[in-house]
Amino acid sequence: MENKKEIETSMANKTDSSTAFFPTDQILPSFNNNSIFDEEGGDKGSTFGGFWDSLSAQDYSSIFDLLQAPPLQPPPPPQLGGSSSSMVASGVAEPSDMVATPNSTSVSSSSTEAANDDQETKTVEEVEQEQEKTKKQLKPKKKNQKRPREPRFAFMTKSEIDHLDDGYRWRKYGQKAVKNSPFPRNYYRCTSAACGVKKRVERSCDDQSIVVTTYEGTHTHPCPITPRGTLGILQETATYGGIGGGGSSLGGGGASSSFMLPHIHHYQQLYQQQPSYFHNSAPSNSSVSFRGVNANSSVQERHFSPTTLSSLARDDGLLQDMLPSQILKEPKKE
DNA sequence: CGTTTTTGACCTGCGC
DNA sequence: GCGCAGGTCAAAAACG
Repeated sequence: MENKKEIETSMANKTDSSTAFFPTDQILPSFNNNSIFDEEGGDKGSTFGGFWDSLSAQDYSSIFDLLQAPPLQPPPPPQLGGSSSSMVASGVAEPSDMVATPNSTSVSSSSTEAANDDQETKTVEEVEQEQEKTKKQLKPKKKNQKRPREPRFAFMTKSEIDHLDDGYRWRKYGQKAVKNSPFPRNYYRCTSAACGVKKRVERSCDDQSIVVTTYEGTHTHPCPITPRGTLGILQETATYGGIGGGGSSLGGGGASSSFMLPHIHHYQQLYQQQPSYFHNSAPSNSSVSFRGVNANSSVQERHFSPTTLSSLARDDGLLQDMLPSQILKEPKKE
């Protein structure tokens, strides 16, 4: 057991990391057929079997649903700190892409009822509210275990650091050993009183350099902290969240064991506002890609090449915040 | 002293 | 119905 701590400690000292966003859920029906998230085959032995298993239970919608989320209820906005060196996103996480490719980054948006159908959402909410009432009546002490499914958003991060600093303050409330992984799964909850956002962090047993972070729910408050040396990012966050102020100091808490994830909503904004930025050039070495379904159920897939990202960053400046400098300077080849 | 982390126990859902 | 695994709670410890 001490090995884990040793690993984590040693990892915390490393700086090489890349963030991979990947679909926590099966975004497209067609993906069910051959995506890594296909748990229907019963192959629970996959690297993220349990992880995807839990996620696959969600209603699958695309990242674009999250893109349309209200300003004050954005998807969890990961922020890129300083230490990551490479990043690739592949919207549709395929095992080979995510795990085998060192620099793969996948974004996985799994918005659930809340982001899907309004009618269904209402129904579900009503039912769940009643369920909650019932449970409260039956078990006033142990709360409602079966909570309404919150929108989930998962990130695969190739990082040596477990706890990724996304700008929000999290309090760890649990840790569990993962069945098929030597690495435990950590459970975090947003420290904001009225915010019920949760976050799970686990490390891939297949590739211990990959950290899977799953956000559940949406923050109901602006980013409360000022990430270390990331004022610019914070401003972006504030812009997205509809707030203008910075925030109180994060203090040094956790500075040694966390780094900033890239702003996922930067991708979202880019995709929404600057679709032309996204080219279909998807180099094998390092790329960022999204895949999802828009309102018309048409497949949306975009790949980001380092070159594209670099130029984008120069043009827009957004990616400078969320992309590691190394990526912008030179595409990492491995 | 307030906040966060740790950790064992407990609860629930699901598969067999 | 039983057992397993995931998820959460909450008291104690650690930390700043």
